[in-house]
Amino acid sequence: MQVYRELAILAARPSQADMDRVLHRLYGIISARDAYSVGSWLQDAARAIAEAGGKGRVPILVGGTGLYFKALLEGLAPVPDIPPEVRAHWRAQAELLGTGELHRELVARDPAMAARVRPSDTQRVVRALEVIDATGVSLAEWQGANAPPVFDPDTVLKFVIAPEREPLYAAIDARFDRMIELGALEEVRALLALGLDDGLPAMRAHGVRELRGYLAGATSFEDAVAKAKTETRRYAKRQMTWLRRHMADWEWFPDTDAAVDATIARFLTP
RNA sequence: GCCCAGGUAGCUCAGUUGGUAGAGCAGCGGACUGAAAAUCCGCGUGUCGGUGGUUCGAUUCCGCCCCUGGGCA
Repeated sequence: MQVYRELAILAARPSQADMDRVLHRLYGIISARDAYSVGSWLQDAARAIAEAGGKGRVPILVGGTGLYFKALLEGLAPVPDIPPEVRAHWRAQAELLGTGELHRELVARDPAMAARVRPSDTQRVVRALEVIDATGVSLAEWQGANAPPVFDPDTVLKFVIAPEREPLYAAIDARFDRMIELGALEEVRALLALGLDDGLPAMRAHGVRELRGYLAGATSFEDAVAKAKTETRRYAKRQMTWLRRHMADWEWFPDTDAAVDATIARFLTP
């Protein structure tokens, strides 16, 4: 979400002051009109990492999206870009047919993927369909032949920052209040003025839908804020599930300060 | 002070003609390979306000007390 230009506040991008002090890359580089993806990010990140290395800099990758780190460290299936028409077609079919019918379509075209994707998981059913449709090869097969990671995973320090649940939720609530103070409502107004499709990723950033409801007079301000905070907490909970499963062997810290201290210590130690 | 209504899960409530209770939301656990701040799967977590009584058995019936809201004074 932090790549979308229009989402500075709601995506909690680094402040201008921070960006002035330290070189930041890939923040706010994409229009909310566009749909970014892990694949796009992997390319952009690989380039930024290579450039940093070329200048003798140490790149620090920060974020909360487990899948992106997984792609970076384990590689991604080399699926070619799917033509926009094909993607649009299957998304429209999903709306038209409903989840059950769409999955039956997948059973017919790609039984291997149909077997490992739940009929109710529309997003994955659509992805499987667009891949088999555009490439003629099952996504299962593509995923069996991962491209190598961008760099050797053993050369990086991997830190997880995972606060206790209670302070984490308190911080999330406080963070959203701060976003409001910074002008989140104006940001949503400006985003809505673009008249974008509701399905676009930027339109799904936490807080957008809720504040939009308030601006439209559908809910009270208090309800909108409470709902936005709840959505963010639920996301954090999902992140924790991912971290426990996929980043169990990383170094875990209860807060940012501890992680920063460890990072500094590591670079000062010969 | 009196009258009425109500105290059941974290919240809003349903329910039990007496056999220790269930919905929504919240919450918790899990899955995850190209829109991942997405998408999907699973799980009631409880001194039924307190205390006596009646009863084989009380959250349910009765008494008293406490609390909340409304009304009358």
